[in-house]
Amino acid sequence: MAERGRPRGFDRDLALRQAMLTFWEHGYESTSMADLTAAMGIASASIYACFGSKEHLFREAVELYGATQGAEPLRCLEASATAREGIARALRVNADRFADPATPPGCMVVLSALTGTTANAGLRDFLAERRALVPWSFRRRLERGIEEGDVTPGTDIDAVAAFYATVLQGMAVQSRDGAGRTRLETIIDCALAAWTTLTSPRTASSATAPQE
Amino acid sequence: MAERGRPRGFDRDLALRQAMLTFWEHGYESTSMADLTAAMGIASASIYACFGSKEHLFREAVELYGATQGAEPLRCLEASATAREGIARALRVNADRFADPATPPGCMVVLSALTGTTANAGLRDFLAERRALVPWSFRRRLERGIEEGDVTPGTDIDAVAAFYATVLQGMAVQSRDGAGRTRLETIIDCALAAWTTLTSPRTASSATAPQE
DNA sequence: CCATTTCTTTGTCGATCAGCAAAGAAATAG
DNA sequence: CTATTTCTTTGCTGATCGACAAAGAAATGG
Repeated sequence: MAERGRPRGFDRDLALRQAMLTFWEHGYESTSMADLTAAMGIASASIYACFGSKEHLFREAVELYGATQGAEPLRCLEASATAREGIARALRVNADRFADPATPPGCMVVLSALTGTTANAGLRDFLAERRALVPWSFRRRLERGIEEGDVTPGTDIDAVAAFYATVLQGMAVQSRDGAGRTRLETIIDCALAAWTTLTSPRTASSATAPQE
Repeated sequence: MAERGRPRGFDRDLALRQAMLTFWEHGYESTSMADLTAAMGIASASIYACFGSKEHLFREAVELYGATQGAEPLRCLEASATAREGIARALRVNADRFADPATPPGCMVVLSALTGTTANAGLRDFLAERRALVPWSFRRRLERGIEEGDVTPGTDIDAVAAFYATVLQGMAVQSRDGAGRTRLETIIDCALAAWTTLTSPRTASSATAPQE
């Protein structure tokens, strides 16, 4: 059996990983085909033959990012005994990844296409959908926490999920601005300081809004 | 006296404002000179004669953004009676601006150049410095709060300032993902729910870290 | 061996990029 | 009026953009 024709002269997975790192570092639109050929070590024609287009390559790179960087935080979220510990661990694992000197700082899904030309609006929507998975998974974990008794019923879980997702996105920006692991950990500690209040019977808005 | 030579045929302030809106919407690198000539209503040669270069124009646009969008939050921060109210109001005013349908969503300083080519690293540093002013002003307000007695002495004001700045940056991303004013308000409420704990005698890290 | 298939190399495509030179237009100074 | 100054319009520059066509190279099938 085997493969017909001339075999591929490069490692597809490795080349994709190099492309991911380049997109992660410079963003989608600011990464040129010349950048990619240099990073991947192959000619542009090989990229088109193997990945279809720059946009196709980017989408595959995002999926690789999700599979490699996103899996562990999600696992922690689900495996932890309580919703609080799950979200806390997910944030801390992400902090480790964001500040890992072996990879570009921050989160690729957050940083690589927040702005751009109207021609690439579809790509930005694609990334926005990926970003929406975070508060969605947080929310689901909180629901489970209510069922299992570690989260107070009546908690505004939509608000809590959106809040911690927002902190995570802010951490991605902080990483780009030079924040290291310990700095991000401190920020997470601050965010977790809200937990008890947020999961008390009264909702977050009714508890704080009247004061100002 | 008056001016010598042919007078300028366009309103410089208005043209700059149009440029600001375009950069704000699409980011620095993704805004082409063609986009700018269309938005500003003048030819590229006029832009170069009046603003020097695309980068110069962008820097001026950022300063206009700071003067128009950044002044009010800063004023609220300083004018409020307590540090808590000051930071809360600064966040809420920013939420209003981020979600204002009359301007692009989110914060120009956060969104317009988080990634890019190595050639524009200087511009990104410029924006990073502007971003650093936010936690810096929060920190100064917290210091004043300690002096005036509305913030508990011993509070880790660096951590608290970094935390609320991070939430603000996350809100900028949330705006891009479609979050409206009320959604942002809810997130602010959640962030403020941490205040009492964060300004209690024990530091944030010592209060929460041992639990996980 | 030869035919077929698949990948790589080389070269190049038209479009667009930021930027500017030169000429024309509109004001003031004398 | 003419001379000078300044801005606008027009048209262009070399570089770079993403993308691909054509030819050469390396494998399998028969």
